[in-house]
Amino acid sequence: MTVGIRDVARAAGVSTATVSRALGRGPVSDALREQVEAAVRATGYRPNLSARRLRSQAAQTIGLIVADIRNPFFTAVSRAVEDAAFAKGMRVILCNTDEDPAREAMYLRLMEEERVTGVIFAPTGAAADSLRAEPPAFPVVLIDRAGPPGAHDSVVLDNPAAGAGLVDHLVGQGFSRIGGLFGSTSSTARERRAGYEAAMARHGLEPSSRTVAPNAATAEAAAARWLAESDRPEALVLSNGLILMGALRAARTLGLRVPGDVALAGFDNEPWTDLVEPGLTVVEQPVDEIGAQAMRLLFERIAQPDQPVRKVVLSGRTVLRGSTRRG
Amino acid sequence: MTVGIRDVARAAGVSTATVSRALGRGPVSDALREQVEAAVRATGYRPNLSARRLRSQAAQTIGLIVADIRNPFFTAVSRAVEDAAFAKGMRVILCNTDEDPAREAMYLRLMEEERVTGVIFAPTGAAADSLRAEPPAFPVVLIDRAGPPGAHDSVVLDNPAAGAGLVDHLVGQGFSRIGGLFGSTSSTARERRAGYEAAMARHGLEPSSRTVAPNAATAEAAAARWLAESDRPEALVLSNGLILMGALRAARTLGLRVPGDVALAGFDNEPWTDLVEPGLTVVEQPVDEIGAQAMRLLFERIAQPDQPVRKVVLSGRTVLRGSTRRG
DNA sequence: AGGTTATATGAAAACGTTTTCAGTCATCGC
DNA sequence: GCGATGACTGAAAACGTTTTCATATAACCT
Repeated sequence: MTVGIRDVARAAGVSTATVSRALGRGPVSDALREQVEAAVRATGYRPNLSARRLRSQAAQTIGLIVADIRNPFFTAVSRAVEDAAFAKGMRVILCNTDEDPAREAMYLRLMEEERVTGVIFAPTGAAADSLRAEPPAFPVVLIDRAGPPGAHDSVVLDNPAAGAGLVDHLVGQGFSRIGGLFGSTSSTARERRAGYEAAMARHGLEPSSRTVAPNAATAEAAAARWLAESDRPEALVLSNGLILMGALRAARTLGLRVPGDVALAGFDNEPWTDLVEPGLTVVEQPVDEIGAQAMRLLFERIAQPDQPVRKVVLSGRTVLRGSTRRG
Repeated sequence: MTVGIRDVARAAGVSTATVSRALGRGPVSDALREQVEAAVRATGYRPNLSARRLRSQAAQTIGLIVADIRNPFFTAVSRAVEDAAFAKGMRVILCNTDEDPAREAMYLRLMEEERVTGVIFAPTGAAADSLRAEPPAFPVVLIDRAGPPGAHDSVVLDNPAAGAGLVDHLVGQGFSRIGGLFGSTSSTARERRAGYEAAMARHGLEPSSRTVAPNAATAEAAAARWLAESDRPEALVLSNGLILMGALRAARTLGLRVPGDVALAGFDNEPWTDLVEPGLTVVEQPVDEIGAQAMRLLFERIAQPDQPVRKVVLSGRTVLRGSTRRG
């Protein structure tokens, strides 16, 4: 029914081995190569990638495991990863974990069954630990969240510095009662919080931080509760784009002016953050470079499996806008 | 090196056939099934999906081909598709075409080589035509853009009605010089434009529409040019979320008030559209249902390959906000 | 010329499963 | 008590490639 390499070989009057070599890179005379190519066109042959992968033991596939593709940060990184992968002739399997350790474990098992070439992974804290305890059969590059050091290559933002930078900026603007609302599941949020708290201490200020599930809905609820308290903070540091959006929405709902009643500073320079009044101060992450560097680390790890673990730390760029302007 | 089904069979003291049956659904006695499961645990066996796919001739994979995952509409649809696919034990291969016919053709060929179970595809006009001319080996469900009727199952928005609805609303608000800025590559944009023009004609108004490459940057440039003209329109209909964003940005840059100087109405109820002053009037697409319906059509097509072609038309929901309020 | 090396090709093995096919054993109906 | 039926199980074939291995031919070197 379906045309296979034997049919092409018969049509070209050669062996299947020659067809295989002509299609890949193998020593084949120009004459035969042309015969084969003509036969391929004539028969409409399409190689069967499953068979190819099975025999050659090279899946040419990388797994990309993120929390939720709808988070614009992951959307952008995914696009960069996919471009790099397809450019190298590789497929990408994208998986959404919703920050659920059970789903993370399931997808990691799936990646083993696919015999993937490698995996790029933004793990929860739980997954990072178990990944360290029992390293999988394939190379892993962690993105966004590094977890405990030393186990896997990773590319992350300099989160403590970014968190501290936002505090410094706010303090410079004259704010002192600065709260922090951070995601509860990732090491990234923990690091940003650490940077926040260190900077507050450095300025002799009292840190006041809370954690929340990293999605816009619960963040909005938490922020609304906080901002309705009598001693609400003058400014809020928000640990990612979703939480920032939730906080802004809470402020709007409560009728609080930004930055008059409460200043906001967050992460992820999404396209809408400069369209919303008065513009949101954010730390921009180099999303394309995060994806590209992750692919680079992955391929270098594949080429040299025993080289020491590497951690690429990228700096964020603080984009100052109206939401943190004093007065 | 790597543990295969033969190792499991040896450890369990049974044949590979029995292991295969115990792991899948086959007639195996409870005693042997338990032996096999114990052996799987003991050996750490992971089935090789390439081998499984090759032998069983079932890839359990669907292709999802969209213009750009960074377009929030496609992001949301992708997530819905992936959830549905993984729930059915299928993998998803995501491809970004950037509206480039050459890349579309390349990815379609890739899908054939993967022997995918089916494909969900948002094609450009060019691809829709060639798809109709030479139908591929796998079932295809078109989303967002149906192309010429009759060739493939599809699930689309009622674009003419949505485009007309925005015009009706604007006219109801007292606007009459209403321009339209539409994407240049998709049938969707053409349909929305047709709805716009029909509605304008119905109201006895002069339509004035332009087309632009569907991305925020070029849309902003085109809108800025248009809004700088002396006889600029009082209101603008924008054919998708990216173009809407570009238009808003152009208005801001030119110092035009919305809706005072120019009213804006567009598509895609993205989270930021109600955060930006004065809130943007948009047609919300049922993104989750589009993804779910596409998967449903695909599976029903697989089950019954010869059933007549079906087209699911979903209604948009017009969300009225300040950007179209008169006065 | 004669042997050595390089190059191109084909036959067949191999990749790791699922599935066919044939068989074993127990149960059942009469 | 005996053929028929049914439920499990194992041996081996099959899926469609790539890769080894062996061979033939051509090219090269002394």
